[in-house]
Amino acid sequence: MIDPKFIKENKAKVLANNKSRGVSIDLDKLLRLYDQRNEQQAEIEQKRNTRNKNSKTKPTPEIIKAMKTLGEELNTLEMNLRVTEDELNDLLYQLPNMNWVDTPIGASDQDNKIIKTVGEMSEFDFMALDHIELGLRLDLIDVEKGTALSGNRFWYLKNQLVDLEMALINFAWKKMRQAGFLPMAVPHLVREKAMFGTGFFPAEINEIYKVNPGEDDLFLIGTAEVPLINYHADEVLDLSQPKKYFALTPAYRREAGSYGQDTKGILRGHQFDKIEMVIFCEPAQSESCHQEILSLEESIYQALELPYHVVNICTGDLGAVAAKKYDLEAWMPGQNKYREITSCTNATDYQARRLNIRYSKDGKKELCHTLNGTVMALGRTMIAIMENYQSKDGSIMIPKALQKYLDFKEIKK
RNA sequence: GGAGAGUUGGCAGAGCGGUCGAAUGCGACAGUCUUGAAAACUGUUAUCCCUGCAAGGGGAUCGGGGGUUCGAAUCCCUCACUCUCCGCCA
Repeated sequence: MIDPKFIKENKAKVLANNKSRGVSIDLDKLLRLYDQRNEQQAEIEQKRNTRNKNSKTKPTPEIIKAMKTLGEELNTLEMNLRVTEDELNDLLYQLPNMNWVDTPIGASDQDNKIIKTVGEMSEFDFMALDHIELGLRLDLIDVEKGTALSGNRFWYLKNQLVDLEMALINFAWKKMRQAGFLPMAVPHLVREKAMFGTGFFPAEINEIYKVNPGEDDLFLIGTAEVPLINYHADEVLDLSQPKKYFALTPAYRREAGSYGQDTKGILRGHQFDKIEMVIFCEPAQSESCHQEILSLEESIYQALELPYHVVNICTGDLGAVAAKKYDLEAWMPGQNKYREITSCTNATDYQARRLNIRYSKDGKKELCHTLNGTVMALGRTMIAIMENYQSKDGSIMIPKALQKYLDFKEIKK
């Protein structure tokens, strides 16, 4: 959420910002509602003052009569105020975050900027297979059974691929502990409030599973970011050191807008395991924290010796929450493409304002900045390993960094 | 799933329709005393919003929301959470 006061003082900036993100929100209407809200508020407070003054002791019958009328007026005014506030909040919730200074301006993912490339695209002197074929031949993935059980975009992972997932988790876990992040195990079902607070609602409401509508009204998390960021909701933090957490959870996603995309294999599913990290910090530190997250992600994929590049995501592709976002995309020979494997976001104070997460400095309380990043998307990392580490005989080598977590060095028939 | 009891300031805990943003105790902070400290004494001690250069003024907040009333921490409804008992359960 953006501070309405900021919008009032920087209307042109906000307008340009919205345009860069392909969002059109009626700012004049928003500001009109904001002024109207403040006027209505002032009128109500004035009338309440009168009432409070007359209610200190038992009033005379005449005053009671006058106060009764005043009370009715107040009721009407309060109702009007509520309507104004609802309309105002509706618009405020839709407003995306302000761009960071070096966020590339652009309309779609075509305009994302590749800022770094590490490693060489794997080349094979044989016909390289994709993870689906490899998974089938080595009995590692069963999509058909998953589909039969739960519908499309569900699958079973089997055998050494599951061992590999565990190894990846152990490997990443150790990295995160060494980097000073605190491990958390978190709820996977959350209230609507948590989804709004982290900015997933209203923008991505169609992407989220709702559980027992009308009864429990809980939502399945699409990322551990939601419970991790909400952990400090309504708190005043001591941020002399940034607070850093990570958690392993499944990510549940409806993939409502992606019919027909990536329908084969395990590239895009309704459920995948992911390790996620978040940082709470002072505003002055969020840029360096963002770099820290990015270099952690890079160090992980460098240790796995997977070729990747780093992308600075452009305004049109950012989503509502991010001021700036980097993606890591790994080279996937089977797809003949670089595909997203991690993503890290500087949300500045956008989530902190919605969730009222503050820190105190020199006796003053200010909104903090929040950041989040993928430590490891397990499914896609496994695809990258399968496709990059395949051999001519159809087996898959295990990256050196993972070998100490496994009792095999290759997956073969 | 069934029955009951709660939720008040940093903490403990009064208040049960008007002068209550809230007694009292503890804690914290400042001062007096002391070579220093402790003790004792004195004073200060919630948050948010609006307005103002400031001093100040106004409003809201006693778990959240709604209602009754001229007036709500206090009465009613509702939601959330906590606790006790019974049942079920990895």
